[in-house]
Amino acid sequence: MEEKIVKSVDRAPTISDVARQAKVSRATVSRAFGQPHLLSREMVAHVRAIAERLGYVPNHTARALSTGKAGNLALLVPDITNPFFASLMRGVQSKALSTQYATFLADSDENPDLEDVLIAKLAAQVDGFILASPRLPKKTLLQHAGRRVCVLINRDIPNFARILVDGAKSYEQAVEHLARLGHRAAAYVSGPRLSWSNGQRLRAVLAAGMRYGVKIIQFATDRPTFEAGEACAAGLIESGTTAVLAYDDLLAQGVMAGLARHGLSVPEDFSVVGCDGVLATRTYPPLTSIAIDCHSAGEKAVELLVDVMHDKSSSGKRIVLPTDLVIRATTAKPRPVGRAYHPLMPGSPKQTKSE
Amino acid sequence: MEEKIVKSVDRAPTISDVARQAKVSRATVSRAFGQPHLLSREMVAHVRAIAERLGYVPNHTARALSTGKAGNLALLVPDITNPFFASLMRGVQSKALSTQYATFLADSDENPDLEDVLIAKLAAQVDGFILASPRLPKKTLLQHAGRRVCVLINRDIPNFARILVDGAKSYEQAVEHLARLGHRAAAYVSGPRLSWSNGQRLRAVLAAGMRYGVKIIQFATDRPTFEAGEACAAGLIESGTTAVLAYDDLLAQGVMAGLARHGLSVPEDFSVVGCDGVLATRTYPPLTSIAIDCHSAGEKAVELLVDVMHDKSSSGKRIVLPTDLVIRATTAKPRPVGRAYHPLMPGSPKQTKSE
DNA sequence: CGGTTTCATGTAACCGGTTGCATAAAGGAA
DNA sequence: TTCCTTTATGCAACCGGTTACATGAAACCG
Repeated sequence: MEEKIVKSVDRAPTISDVARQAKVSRATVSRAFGQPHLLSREMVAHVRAIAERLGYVPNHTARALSTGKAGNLALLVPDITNPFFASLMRGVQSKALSTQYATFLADSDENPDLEDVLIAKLAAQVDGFILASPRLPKKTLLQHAGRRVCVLINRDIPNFARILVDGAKSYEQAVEHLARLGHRAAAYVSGPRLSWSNGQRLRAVLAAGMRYGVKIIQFATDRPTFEAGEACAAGLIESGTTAVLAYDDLLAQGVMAGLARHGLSVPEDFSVVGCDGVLATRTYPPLTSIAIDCHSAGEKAVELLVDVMHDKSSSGKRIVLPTDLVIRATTAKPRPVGRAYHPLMPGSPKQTKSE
Repeated sequence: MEEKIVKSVDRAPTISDVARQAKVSRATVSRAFGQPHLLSREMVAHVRAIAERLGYVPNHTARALSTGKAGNLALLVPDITNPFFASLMRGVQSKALSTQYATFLADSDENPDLEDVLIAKLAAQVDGFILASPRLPKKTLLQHAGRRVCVLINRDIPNFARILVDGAKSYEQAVEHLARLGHRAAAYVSGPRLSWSNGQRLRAVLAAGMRYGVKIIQFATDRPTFEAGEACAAGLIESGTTAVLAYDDLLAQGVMAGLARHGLSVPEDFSVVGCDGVLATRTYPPLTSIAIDCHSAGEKAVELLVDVMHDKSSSGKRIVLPTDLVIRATTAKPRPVGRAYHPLMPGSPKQTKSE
């Protein structure tokens, strides 16, 4: 005579539905999921069985409101189409998933204002932010950090929890590597002006150039994209350099294509070094590149974030990840002097070099 | 004598704080933001002024609980490192932002089980899903669709709202293009077995092959990655074909690198056609590819989703997006018969360059 | 001028969970 | 046996909003 499983078809079952069916209070149902140790073994089993039968799943939103914990985190990247950030995202998601967090992803398109808006919009729904290469001024970041826990990736601000990929040594090794091969002048194709990594890498290259007797010429780019790298080619050819160190793989790939378009081949006419390792095996020839374990960087960022949220004391923690110069096929001896092959005459038209 | 702005420093101000300061009810504050037309002009201004002064921002979570609308949507992709999906994500985000939605991103890593788990986890927090190339069986999708609105991208299931990128015509054109150049045998390097697009593209290629007298050989791949494309090279060389149509740009890029590694050049020795257009200008030579407007596909998906959520009647809507064969530099006449250049003897040992 | 609308605002229930406190039952010590 | 813990569960308030309904005042109308 008892009305068995009255599974309403239209509405998702709530904690009250389960409580009613199980003939217990809502609190008990709640505990069966959240604090099972407070209940007897049989009760937990009983409630869970009924819940399962009804297809009950605790309402995330309600729980968030009641506990004040959103159970979400947000990852902000400047450009999701850059494979570096795509890989990072995967690391973040996999760790977030195993830590019971869901992940918002926001792409700021390298735009600080958009970055600001996105953080504000998301703030109410997340317990913390992972800001990858944020372009916002320190002051603004501090404001946001006041409301929500923030972990930075590749931005070094005191008192912030942060993950830094330290490419300095590898860039120095790369310069040394080029010097040993006989290169005497190399170009650094730089990344975003506001990027901390770019500053670090540039400094390392300049210092190493000094030490190993390699003249360094800097090429500025608008954004670290394939196209920007490609656009550098003509200038590189005229620059008198024989090697290129790029801010990242995407730029390096662009540079290679640009050089090819001008009839130069790598590594015979130019040596090229990238960074991230994320495209290195996807070029022909395979790119000598400074490898970064992006996946692990993402995971570490989540770990750090969880850490800080759990125990404020570890905010301010600074985790440095190593990089690794992997020599592949885009670096070699420069052409013997005097036999250089330059399809583009230095000073040829287009370069309004009104001396 | 009145206690002015008592701004508590520790806690974010709530609707009650504003109500107290403004000496009105909480309902009025709520309306001042949600239904201002129900209040007098002055009241709206008054409440908003106080709110602003206090730094009040409506709590997204609370609103979500109370209204039953999460104000979020989720995008599920099988592989965020594939630039096609990265671009799609950007389209989704930009439209979502202008429609007041925040976006969860989840990467299923081509794994149906993970896809299922992710949907379940996110279901409570979103009003709808955009499932890009879902690999889940129809039955499972129907279950999810019963709980949450789902818009599919590149999966054609009746009664689902869906966006389909119809590449069939372009693939046929591509085959015709190759036939006109003189190719008599071409390979189709396929995408994921469970992918709707792959089925569609394969059928189109086969049909066109028949029509234009081009023999089609199919190459299966595990996943549409650069590496998978690269791995096809040896087989392609032995296959007796002179052209390749790939499922997407990533595979095409891999194929090109693989061919290069075997000493063949594109388009002299092999013609290559990709799809998506997302890497086409990033290869050397630039890839002949079937262009898809990924950004707009993402935007359209959000529009459709909002549409369906607003008015169930438009569920079942089927939006087809066109593609466009863009001929660049990887397709050309095949080498005259008899003068074919095959560095790899068919069936020769793997390059054991001993002695 | 009384009655009916219309408009602006307040009251209180509700969304679906969590949790501090109360209570009852069971176990243990004296 | 009695009293004190300990354990298992219920009660009810609370998280921060939204909204159906009630109320009172002003405007309109014949």
